[in-house]
Amino acid sequence: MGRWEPNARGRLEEAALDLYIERGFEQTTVAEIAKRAGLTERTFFRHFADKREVLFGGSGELQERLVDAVTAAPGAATPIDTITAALEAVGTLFADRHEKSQRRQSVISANPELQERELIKLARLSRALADALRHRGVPDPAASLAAEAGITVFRVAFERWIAGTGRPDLTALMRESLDQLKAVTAGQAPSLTSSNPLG
Amino acid sequence: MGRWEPNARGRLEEAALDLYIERGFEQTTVAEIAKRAGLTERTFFRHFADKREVLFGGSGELQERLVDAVTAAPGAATPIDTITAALEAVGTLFADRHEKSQRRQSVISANPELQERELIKLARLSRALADALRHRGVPDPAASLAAEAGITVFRVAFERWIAGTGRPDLTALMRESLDQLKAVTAGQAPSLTSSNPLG
DNA sequence: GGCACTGATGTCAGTCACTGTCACCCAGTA
DNA sequence: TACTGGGTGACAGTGACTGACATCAGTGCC
Repeated sequence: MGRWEPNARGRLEEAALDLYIERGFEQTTVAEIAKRAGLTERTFFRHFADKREVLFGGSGELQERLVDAVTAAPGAATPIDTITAALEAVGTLFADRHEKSQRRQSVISANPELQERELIKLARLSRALADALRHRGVPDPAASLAAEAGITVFRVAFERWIAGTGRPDLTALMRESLDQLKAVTAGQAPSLTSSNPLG
Repeated sequence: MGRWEPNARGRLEEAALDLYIERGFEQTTVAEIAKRAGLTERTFFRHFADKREVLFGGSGELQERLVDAVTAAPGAATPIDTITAALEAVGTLFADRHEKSQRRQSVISANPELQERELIKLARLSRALADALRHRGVPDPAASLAAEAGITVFRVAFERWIAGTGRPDLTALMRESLDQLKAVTAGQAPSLTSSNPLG
């Protein structure tokens, strides 16, 4: 046994999410989070750069998986095929976290400050993807645009996955969104033929 | 004549940009900005919601122009054509502000907090564009994806416009980026045939 | 066993972004 | 003249975040 209770970081993450849901993000102080986790405010800031970051600890893993998949794609694959492979690779990452993702997203949706943090995380994902594509020899601006397209598809599909009940299939939603994006940029008039929960 | 020097808001914007460039964003206090503008800290926060917002006063005008252009597009235009028309409509908005845009962007590029704010402004632009498309009868997710595509094109082109010297043509850069995005999503292998300042 | 050394945590004082409240003063208007 | 409204100043907070130093169990080394 260590000198302190183990997993201080995890306890802080859990306490923060619970309190953000109970009272709202702005109405929760860092001192309260630390107290619920059995720690001090100072220790919170040793584990997380700021009050928002405690909700975004998982973004590193997502980025790693995406970049690895881009690197592992066949050399002959086009940029959009490479991005597609990367999306497939992370489709299962959230499979058993649907409820927690919904809780977390409900907090983010209620707070512009948290949305800002989420957006910059996605932007960093996009940059990492673009870097990986450039490393494969894809020139700019094709690399940036393909990466942006991939993140857009991920985000649109993720929103629909969160909005769904039961256990929706994130991978299938990403495939649908990608097809829709291809259709839109090809200049097609929009259709309602694909499944669309909002009608 | 009024009771005070006129244009308090504009003086605060100018003082803030100057100080952010001179000392950096984090090293500048709101009290310093207010003092340089001949006002008090409290008055700064009556004009701007926070220390970052003072750099983003112009985003409202941009959004208005984009949405108006979408609304004014011919009824038969496809979503991507509508977005193209909107981008054309704002191409001239920055024509005579190249140097100031560069100064402002240099500050934003140096500060993640400011990048967060910029990203959420762009996200709001995207949402407004999507709303305008839906108002024209474009269903989801085509409306969201077309709007995202448009904002991506704007951002990529704007970055290149900022990086350029002399008086680069923002409209031309947007046309190029749009063509590249179409090519990428159509699955084409990337080419180097279009002008590309980064080689 | 003793001892230095490490690393996660606690304690405390401090800065600064941001807010609520009230007073002030000039403008327009009846 | 009286009255009202809006932009401002003054001032006292709250809370996020930081720097510096103390504490003390574990670890390895003699």
